[in-house]
Parts: sequence; C-alpha cells; structure tokens
Amino acid sequence: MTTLRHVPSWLIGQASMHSHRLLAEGFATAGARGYHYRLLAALAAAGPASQATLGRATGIDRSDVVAALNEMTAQRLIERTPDPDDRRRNIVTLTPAGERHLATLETVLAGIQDEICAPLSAAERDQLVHLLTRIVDHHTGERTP
Amino acid sequence: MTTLRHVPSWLIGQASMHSHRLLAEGFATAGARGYHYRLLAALAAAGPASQATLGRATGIDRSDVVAALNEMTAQRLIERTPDPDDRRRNIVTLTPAGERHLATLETVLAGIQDEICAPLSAAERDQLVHLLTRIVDHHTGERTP
DNA sequence: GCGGATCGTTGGTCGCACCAACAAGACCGG
DNA sequence: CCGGTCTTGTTGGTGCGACCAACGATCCGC
Repeated sequence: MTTLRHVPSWLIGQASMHSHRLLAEGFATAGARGYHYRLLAALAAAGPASQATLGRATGIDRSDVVAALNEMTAQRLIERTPDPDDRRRNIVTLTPAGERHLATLETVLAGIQDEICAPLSAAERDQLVHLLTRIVDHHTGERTP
Repeated sequence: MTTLRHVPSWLIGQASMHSHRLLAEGFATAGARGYHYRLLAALAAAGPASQATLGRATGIDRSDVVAALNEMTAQRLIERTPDPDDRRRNIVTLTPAGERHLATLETVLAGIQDEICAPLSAAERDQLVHLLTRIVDHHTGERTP
C-alpha cells in the first residue's frame, strides 16, 4: 500500500497488528490471552476487587470480564468469593498460581517490547512512547466528558 | 492501567483502538469498512487487477477479498469480469461510482488523521510517522524473507 | 499428458470491542 | 416501609479484522 505508507492511522494499525500478533503468540504459549494479562495485572496492582471494578480498571466490558474470569478460574489463577457486604458482588482474588502466571506473562511482555522496538534506539523509543502517550491521553480524556 | 502506561505495545494498541473506532465510524456513515477502502485504493493505484493480486497488494486474505468484493459489487462500486487470458481469474474494475466513493472515503480518512494527531505539532506528527515507519518496515521485512 | 502451482470460493476459527436484557440485590426519597 | 432507580453478574448476540483448510477449476513447466 504505497498510498497508505504516510498515513498515521495506517502505520499505527500496522504496528498494532504486528505487536498484537507477537503478543498473542507469546501469551498463547503460556495459555493466556490479552484479557487475562490485563485482569491479572489489575488484580496485582489494586488487590482483590469486584468484577465491575475490574472491568472499569481494565476497560474490559463486564460481560467479557465474566468470560475471561471463567477461563481463569478453570486454570486456578483466580478465585471468586461472594462479597458478604454486598451480595451482588463477587470478590475476585489472585491465587499464588495466578501471581506466578502473571510474572511469566510480565517477562513475555517485556521481551516483546524489545522485539517491537528493535529498530529504535532507547531515546527514540522514549520519544515514541511520549508521542503516543499524548495521543492516547487526548482521546481517552475526551471520551466521556 | 497505570502499569501499562509506559509499555509501547499497550500505547500502540490503544492508539490503534481509537483510530480504528474513529475510522470505522467515518467509513460506516459512508456505508463502507476498512477492507472496502483498502481495495478501492489498491484498484485506483494499480488499475484493474485479479482478486489474488488485490489480496497480495492489500494484505487481505483471498477469502476476505471475495466477501468484501461481493459487498462492493452489490453497491455497484466494482465489477468482476472473467479474464479471457486466464479463465481462473476475475478482472476487478473500478466503476465511476467506485471512484467517487473512494474520493469521499479519502477525505474522511484525511480528516480523521488530523483528528488522531490533534495533540501533535506538524513536526511531531512527522516524527511519529518516521518512528512508526521504521518499526513497521522492520517487522514486515522480516515477515516473508 | 501429468504434476504442481494458482485462482476463486466456501466455510469455518479466534481475539477484541461492544450492546441489550435480565434477575438479584443495594440504596434513597418520600 | 415502600417504590423507584442504580449497580452487579450473567447470558447471548453483533461486528470487524485476521487467519486457515479444503475444494474444483484452470494454467504452466516439464
């Protein structure tokens, strides 16, 4: 696509495709996918939380949280306990296996960042992060005004 | 996701999500989607071509080309003619309506680029394009050696 | 002429993002 | 205390994009 080579959205999309593919491969060999990592990371960062809270923290839809959590309970990575203070809620907890799993996914993730940014110097990588941060912040801030 | 805010692949993915959403909205109001634009652009750039050629030029799978082309023939944007020189092939041609449609999609696309890059100066936008180009080239070059 | 490659097509799979609806429960104003 | 409103978990379904396997038909090199 010669025409599209200068178009930001095309470049962003292509870069996203490649990184997503690499990430999906890496996560798949660990038996996980993107949603799993995000949820594990959120749980590790903020401690046990309800599913709705997790959904808000990760930007994953409530219904998709349910599905991912089902898969993760099957793998004994998390546990669902009914909240005694609010019987609508489930309190989701990270199991030791879940913490270990998160650690391996974390290393996978880090390795793939280097792979993605291979052609860039450290300074350029920081530059890229800075530019993208501004774009992402701009469009997430304006989402729900 | 505080943890992910510095991770390139996360930023790329988020940026891709936003631009994809904007683009999908814009294209949808014109009755198109991403594949349609890509195919129209490829046809305009290289002239009439077979479906397999189009697939290779756009990076879209043969089977997905079929589906998109079906939708586009229903909208009278393209025409499929059997190739007399090779009876396996269809020669796909852009209709006048298709050219007009492409033009409107082109303006939609351009507008959205500005929207995406709104928080960036012209120089920064060039910088971003340059950095992303290097990443994309790196990972597409290594794809099929 | 035969074997291998190519082309269009059908019919699936997967990941991610999203939406609508519902019952159960919480919560608040009157 | 009761009714209305909101939240929570869950079910089920949509759309897009990327991909893969298999098929008959056709072409091409040997």
